[in-house]
Amino acid sequence: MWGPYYAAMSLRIAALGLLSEGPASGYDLLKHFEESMANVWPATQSQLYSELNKLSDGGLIEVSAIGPRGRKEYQITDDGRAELVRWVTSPQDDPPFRSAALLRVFLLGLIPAEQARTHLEGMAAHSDAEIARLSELRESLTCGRAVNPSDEAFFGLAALDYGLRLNAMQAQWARSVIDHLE
Amino acid sequence: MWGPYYAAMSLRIAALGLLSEGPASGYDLLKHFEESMANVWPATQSQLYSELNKLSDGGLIEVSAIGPRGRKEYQITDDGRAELVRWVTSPQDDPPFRSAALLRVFLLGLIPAEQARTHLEGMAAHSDAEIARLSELRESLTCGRAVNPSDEAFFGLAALDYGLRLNAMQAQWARSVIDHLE
DNA sequence: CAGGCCATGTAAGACGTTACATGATTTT
DNA sequence: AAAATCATGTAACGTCTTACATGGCCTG
Repeated sequence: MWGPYYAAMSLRIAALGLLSEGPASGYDLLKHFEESMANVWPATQSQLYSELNKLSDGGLIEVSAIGPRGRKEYQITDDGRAELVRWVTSPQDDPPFRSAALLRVFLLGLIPAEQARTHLEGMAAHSDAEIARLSELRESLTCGRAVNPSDEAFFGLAALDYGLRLNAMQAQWARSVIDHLE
Repeated sequence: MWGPYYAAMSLRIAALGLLSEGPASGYDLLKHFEESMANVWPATQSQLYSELNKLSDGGLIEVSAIGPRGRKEYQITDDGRAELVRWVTSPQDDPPFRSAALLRVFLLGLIPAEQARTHLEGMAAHSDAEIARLSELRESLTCGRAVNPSDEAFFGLAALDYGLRLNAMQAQWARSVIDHLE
């Protein structure tokens, strides 16, 4: 259906995933994006709108209502849900891991040691700030409640916890590299 | 020089970074890539060759020798080194963090709980395998030696250690999500 | 002289970023 | 009536993947 290219199609999937929770317009999705999936798969306004048109052309979503100001409300189709499940169960064709931050670490020998040290301190500080931001987000999402696996937000929070652990790891790592620098 | 677009340019940088260690051909770089930067910024043969031509056109590298079979050996220029340093000290315009694996976690509620559990076990197992692979790579790079900050390989090994910690974190995280699943 | 490795390249198309463009509706 | 917000779209361009193409050199 999508041709032989690009099994990944992650923004397509992110949009389908949000629509699987209920109908919404492109504008709605943009806002929902920011407080959820943008942390793991950011997208621009431009890209989202054109993706919605492609999804609609492909029959994975359809316009369910037209509102004021040309607002188009989309809903996911059965084909769309099938595609979502197919993607979720196909981790083997994810795009490869890439990290500009780690590439930079590789090249840190090119600048004076003191500057490299400052950069690593910046990485640690950035991670600390991310931990604060994500903790706040977590708090605002759970409101202190405990969350069960049956809860709709369960896996979103699991992803959030991944982010917390990732940043904790990164801060520790950066500080350990700094220690070895002396 | 590169126009207003795409401050990131990471493959360009990876190639420049390898060439900063000494002259090499595209073919050489491809092989060196696999055992070093491909872990943090993979690239295909096709992309690397065209990037070398662009770098050459831009004056950041130059052909230093022509060998048999049309082999072109490149070396980095002063402009190239300046660009490398500029990029290394500009972390602010890195491309944003993206993870298809985490996007999938977000959507794990779409499949039966037992299947989700199996997927998380697969993630943990994958991390264990990565740890084994990276440990082996580390061993083959250090040959048991201790590494000083003055060593050329120091930051490459720091990046490798990041990978080890990342996968350890991921395995722990996956198993903790599994625990909460019951 | 055949097979394997060395060595580079082109082309099509999907994905992502940036900038710009356009107009309707609601709020103050 | 002006300003803010809602709402969608186009165009140019850089990046990445996939597939295909081409030929020289070396070894058995």
